[in-house]
Amino acid sequence: MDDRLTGAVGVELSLVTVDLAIFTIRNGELAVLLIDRGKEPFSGRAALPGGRVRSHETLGEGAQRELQEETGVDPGRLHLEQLGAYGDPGRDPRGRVVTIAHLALGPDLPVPRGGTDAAHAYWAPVEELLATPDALAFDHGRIVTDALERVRGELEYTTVATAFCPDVFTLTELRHVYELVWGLPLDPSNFRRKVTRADGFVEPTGQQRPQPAGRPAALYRPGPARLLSPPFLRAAVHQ
Amino acid sequence: MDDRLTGAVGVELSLVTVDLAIFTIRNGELAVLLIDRGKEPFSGRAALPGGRVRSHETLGEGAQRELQEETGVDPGRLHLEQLGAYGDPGRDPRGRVVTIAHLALGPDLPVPRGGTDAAHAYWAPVEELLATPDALAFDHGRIVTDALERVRGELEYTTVATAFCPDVFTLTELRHVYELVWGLPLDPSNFRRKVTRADGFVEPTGQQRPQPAGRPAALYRPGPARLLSPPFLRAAVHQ
DNA sequence: ACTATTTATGGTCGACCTGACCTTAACCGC
DNA sequence: GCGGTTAAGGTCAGGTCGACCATAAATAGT
Repeated sequence: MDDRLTGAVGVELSLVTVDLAIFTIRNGELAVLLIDRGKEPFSGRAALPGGRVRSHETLGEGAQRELQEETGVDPGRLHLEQLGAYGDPGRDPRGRVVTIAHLALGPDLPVPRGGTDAAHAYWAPVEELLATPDALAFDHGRIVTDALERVRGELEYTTVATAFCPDVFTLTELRHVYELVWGLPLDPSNFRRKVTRADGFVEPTGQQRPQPAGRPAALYRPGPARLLSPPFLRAAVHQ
Repeated sequence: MDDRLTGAVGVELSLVTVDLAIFTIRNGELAVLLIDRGKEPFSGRAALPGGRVRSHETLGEGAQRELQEETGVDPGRLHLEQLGAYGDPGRDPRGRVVTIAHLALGPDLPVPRGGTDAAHAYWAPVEELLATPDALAFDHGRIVTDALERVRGELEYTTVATAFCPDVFTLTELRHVYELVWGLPLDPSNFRRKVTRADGFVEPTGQQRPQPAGRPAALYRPGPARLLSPPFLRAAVHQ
């Protein structure tokens, strides 16, 4: 960092925004929150929710505010982290706009209310989106791709999978998170063994949940650990 | 992303910079490149090299240009990746400045030449820096901390450790990279077994290097793999 | 030339973890 | 009670890991 700001107004200044890739699991699918843009550029195209960072707030606070505005959900219950900055010169036809993309994970969230500036917000299945990466405005297709790759990796080394689950959950529900995000089946028995062995991943509540059919499942809540030791490796250890 | 840029000039616009945490290994220590600031704010304090992103270049290109300007080294030989955005409102007393921090790794680099705007550039041992986190200007202490944590994690799951080594290197040199970055000793024999087992991590050149004393060491070059499978876990697997 | 020293490289062994698979437990509807 | 269904626990061979020991190949000293 160097150089002085004074006297450079109008030159090499950028609009800084935050964009949100909000993932949840709905109807057995991984879904991301999109809005239909009502203004140019990319009017009518789908895009990630987001907006300007205000002058008094940090980047994380801006992301949290947008998250609240778009989903109406208490941000304290969602996992939110910075994904990275996207600032290619041509990404916005109006001029230099640098966006700080964030990644949010939450349990099956309500259908978003009509937010302040988001005319039509809805959940879109991620799988379809990946097949048509240019369906989104700006470089939001790449942001979604990067966000998904980040989540897939974090499931291996962290305990964020519980962010997709409600307050209490069964180990089968937690396994479904892994299976959906990774897109591959896991052995229920081995999964259970690793989850319960890993220190601080989940804690038993002592309660059970009756099933539509079959033995009732024990309920768990998230444990204090944030890092997973030992990690869950998804595949290809033995090439 | 929404809202229009036009008409908002002067309001909620930010200066966007790139800052670089450039790590190398010198004299058996992990070192980071610092400059002594000659201007306000933080005049006389040490800071990370960096500068404005120009209007025509991407964030990565800006980081690469600054890297070239500060070190004078061919950027193609260095590992460069984005670390994250830092934009707290108070991080720069002149006003809103959002910096996109980047992380660069390289083999024992030359003492930097007197760059364009970097009066005094020098290598500082990271260990001392971590003890005095407020020694650096802006929030650069936190950036260095985050960058080191990123490197420590990446050594587990990627092959970037070879970025600290010259074109050809011995396995002992590669092990020293891990030991220095992680700050703990590794068993030479077990390390060798894991490195040579991991597919595409290193390739033997068939040549040897004489030692000051002892058996000469075989020389290797970086392999094509970027991800490490299976990963190197540094500790605490068995709690 | 021989020996001690130093460093690189390779081997061994028990403990642990993993994946594949099987068995038992607990609930439902009929 | 019986079969169906899902949860939960057990078994076992093979792989991996860390700790440790053994060998190889060079140098320096006597």
